[in-house]
Amino acid sequence: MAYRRSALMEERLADNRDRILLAARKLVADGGFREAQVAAVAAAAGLSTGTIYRYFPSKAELFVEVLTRAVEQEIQILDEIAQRDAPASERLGAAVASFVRRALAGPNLAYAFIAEPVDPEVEAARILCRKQFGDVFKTILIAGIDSGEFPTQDCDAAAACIVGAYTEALVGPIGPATRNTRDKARLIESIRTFCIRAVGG
Amino acid sequence: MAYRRSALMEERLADNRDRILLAARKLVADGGFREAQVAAVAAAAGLSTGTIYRYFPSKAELFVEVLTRAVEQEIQILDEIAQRDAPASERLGAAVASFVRRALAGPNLAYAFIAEPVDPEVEAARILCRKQFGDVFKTILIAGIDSGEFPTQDCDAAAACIVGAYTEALVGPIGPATRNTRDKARLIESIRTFCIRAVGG
DNA sequence: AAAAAAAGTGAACATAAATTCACAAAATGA
DNA sequence: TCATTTTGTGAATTTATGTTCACTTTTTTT
Repeated sequence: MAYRRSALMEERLADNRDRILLAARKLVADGGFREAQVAAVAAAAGLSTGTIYRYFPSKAELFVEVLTRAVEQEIQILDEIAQRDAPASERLGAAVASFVRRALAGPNLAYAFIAEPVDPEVEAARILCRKQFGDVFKTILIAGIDSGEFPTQDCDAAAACIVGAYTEALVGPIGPATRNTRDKARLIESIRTFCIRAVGG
Repeated sequence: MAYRRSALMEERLADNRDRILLAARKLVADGGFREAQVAAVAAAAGLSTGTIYRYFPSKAELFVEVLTRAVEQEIQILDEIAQRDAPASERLGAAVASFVRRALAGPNLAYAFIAEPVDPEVEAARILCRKQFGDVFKTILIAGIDSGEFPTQDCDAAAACIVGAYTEALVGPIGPATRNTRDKARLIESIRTFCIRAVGG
């Protein structure tokens, strides 16, 4: 008779898969991609290295999924902000501030995912992700130009600039030196102002 | 009697060192750090791999020098622009445009230097370089605020944002798809406008 | 020209990390 | 419980490169 997975088994497998993704994510958040070797992920997930390959065909595919999962979440939040019923400049500022706030909140992987380098497969995925972020801002920009709130401009370039601006401004602060709450708030405000002004809002 | 290098020999050694640096730079420009292995550098320089280690203690140190050399050149150009006798917003725009123009002319090198991943030693050097770029813009910003041309703002954050903005806006265009001259000119203009507006100029 | 020192060589070595695989353990169905 | 299938294991394998070193060639000095 054929082997049939029980519901319980099915669940445990899904659980393992999830644990692997979560462990990988945590490793990246803590030490960047550099320290997230397959063996380390396995150990963190409480599994053996071989087992990882029962769930993912390669390290690259595992990390592509780690990346896209995290970014999906982030994009969802930003999309919600972008669709609010408010002036474009307000939505733009809120979206930027929202991202930056989370990035500054502890050892978030936002930066590692957006800026840290990896092997070509993951790199390709990352470029797509950055584009996704850009698209959120592009949407807001187009709306703002339509409503006359912003001057006409190259929305693709401006969107990329916005993503780059807040990303780079986070590089320093995200590093070793942890800032206090007031400093963080000030930084968020500075970046927000920069981005809104930049598009003529 | 002790061995003394002749002037000719001295020159040849210096020449070799230079050839190694140039070969390494070219390899990075063509295929990124990924394809710039020590053996490849040696071959491109017309030397053996072992010889590389007579001139540089490690691959990392070689590439740190490749990086800093290229950046020094770039910084010099930007510094000259920053010190011109002109309105701050004009200097800011000129500096940004100057960088972007060159990056678009030699795409891969720019990408490799700006965005491509490397080992920690080189990464550390790159972060310092980005800071150097930021400092150029910070200088301009401070001058602009002093003269009342720009509103008061967080110059560190704004400088980082500027560097990030034009960098990110270059990542896409720098990729496989090469743009025509008109597109490039338009992109440069878009980025320039973005950055000037961003600081309230 | 011979001896001594330095520079050049590239195959061999070291290392690190991804991937595989023969086997063990666990789950399923009869 | 036994046979079958799936899942888990981790040591061994593979691969890719940085680095070394015993040896050769070149340069310098006497």
